[in-house]
Amino acid sequence: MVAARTLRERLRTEMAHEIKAAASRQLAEYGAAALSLRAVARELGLASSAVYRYFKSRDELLTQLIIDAYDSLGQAAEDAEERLDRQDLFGRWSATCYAVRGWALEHPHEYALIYGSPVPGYRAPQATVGPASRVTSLLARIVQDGVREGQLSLSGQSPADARAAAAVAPIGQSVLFGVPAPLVLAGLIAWLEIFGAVSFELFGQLNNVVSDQDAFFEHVVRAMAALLGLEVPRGPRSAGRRPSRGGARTRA
Amino acid sequence: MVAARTLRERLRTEMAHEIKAAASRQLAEYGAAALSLRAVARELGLASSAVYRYFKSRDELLTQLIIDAYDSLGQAAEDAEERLDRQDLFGRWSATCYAVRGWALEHPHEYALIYGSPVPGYRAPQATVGPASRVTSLLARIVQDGVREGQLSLSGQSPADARAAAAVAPIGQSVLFGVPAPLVLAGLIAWLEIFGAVSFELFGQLNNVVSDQDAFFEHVVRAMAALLGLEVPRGPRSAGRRPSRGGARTRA
DNA sequence: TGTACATCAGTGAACGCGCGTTCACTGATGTAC
DNA sequence: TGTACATCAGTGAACGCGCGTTCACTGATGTAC
Repeated sequence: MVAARTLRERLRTEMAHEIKAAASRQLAEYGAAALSLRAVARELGLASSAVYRYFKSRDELLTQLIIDAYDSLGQAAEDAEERLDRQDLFGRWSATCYAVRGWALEHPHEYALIYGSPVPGYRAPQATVGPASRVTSLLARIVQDGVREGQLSLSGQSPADARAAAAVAPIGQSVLFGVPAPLVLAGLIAWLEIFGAVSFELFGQLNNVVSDQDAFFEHVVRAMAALLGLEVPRGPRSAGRRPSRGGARTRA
Repeated sequence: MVAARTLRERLRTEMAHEIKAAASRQLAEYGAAALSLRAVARELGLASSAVYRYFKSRDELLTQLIIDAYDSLGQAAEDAEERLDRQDLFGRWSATCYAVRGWALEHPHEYALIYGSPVPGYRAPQATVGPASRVTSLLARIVQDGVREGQLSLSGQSPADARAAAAVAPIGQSVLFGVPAPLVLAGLIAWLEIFGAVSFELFGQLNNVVSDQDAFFEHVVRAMAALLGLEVPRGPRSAGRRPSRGGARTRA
């Protein structure tokens, strides 16, 4: 009877997954604002009302998709970062950045869902904040490790003035705890830069500006690593690049 | 008869303006995806069909709003930048950045319309590219002026490797013509950083991260000015700050 | 193992809604003589 | 200045559409004895 009960429950879980998968496909094709319960049901050959057995409302489905997107991105970044030697801070930093961009290029609408303009009429519930911070935490840990092991040189960085240091206290006291204020500020700047670069590339703002997005992004990653005080290797390629399936190939 | 004809035409122009104004108000309240011709007509006490005397379709109205938004932002930035001494590159840079952020905070949905995730199902026509480049051109001119007058010091910047330099050729050969490659790259990084910071602030990504957005943004502006090689004044305040109506007041 | 009952996934019709767009019309404004 | 005609802004009804959500229902799956 345990097995029997699990059968029904397993079917239920599977169906919920299929609904989310179909919704995700719709998201990829038409964007978040156009996500429709009826269209999802149609794609699965269900009555539109059937979806309500699994999700209380369209908003709840959206919330699930947002959580899944954060988790998918977080997982991709963690997988890429994990493979590198803990001592190789530059490699870890680069791998994470490339993983973020790679994931974003593969899942543009999901990226837009979580890092683009907010979906009108939708308010993200508390449940999204955990998954939302996975990438941020990952990047933060690299900086923390660098500080703890004395690898991060702050030379050349002026001490932050008091106002700026105070302004970033929330993050400085959570995931960047123990990191000196100037480095917290540098970390934030680097973080904004990476996501700014990915967003602008994805949203088309770099058309007619940058012709080789791969090369430009690599430059940005290296420049930000330098800004953080990481030791940046000379050569154009390094361990940790091209984490998984990549976009355009670059010359050997 | 010229006067008479102009009367009808003047009314027509006025009405078109009123429609755009109403649409803009809707945009500000509900976002671009929810913009509805019928709602606009309703607000003006018109039959929904009347709007078609002025705009061929919803998309055409959207296009106009996008152009207007770019122009409004461009105008705000130009007005702020214009007031400063041509020699004061840091002041001009800062004023432009603050103007962008100030405008974005005042017009969040219009900012999202032009710098957020693309509106699903809408393709921006050619007519938008001119207005779209006003701010970019403004920032580019500051860099060009700095180069021409020898004010921009590149000291401490490593020469860009060839791939990265080639990657940014499109912008390097247009609005940044005559600027050395390393500075072109630095300019792009600074540009991405500023818009990344504004976007993340607006889209709520800095909640629980930064507590004093004004102070943090000021830091970002100064850091990017330094990255560009601009001479950054010591004091926390400087000419060119708080260009017009600002957000939160800061301590005197 | 067999029967009686409870659970619950999925149905299909219906609700009320707002949307973009078209079209034949009316009446006021503008033009030509 | 006055009349006959042309232009065109705005009307209101209608088109066909898709949406989110509710509800009473059916039948298959699971449970207890």
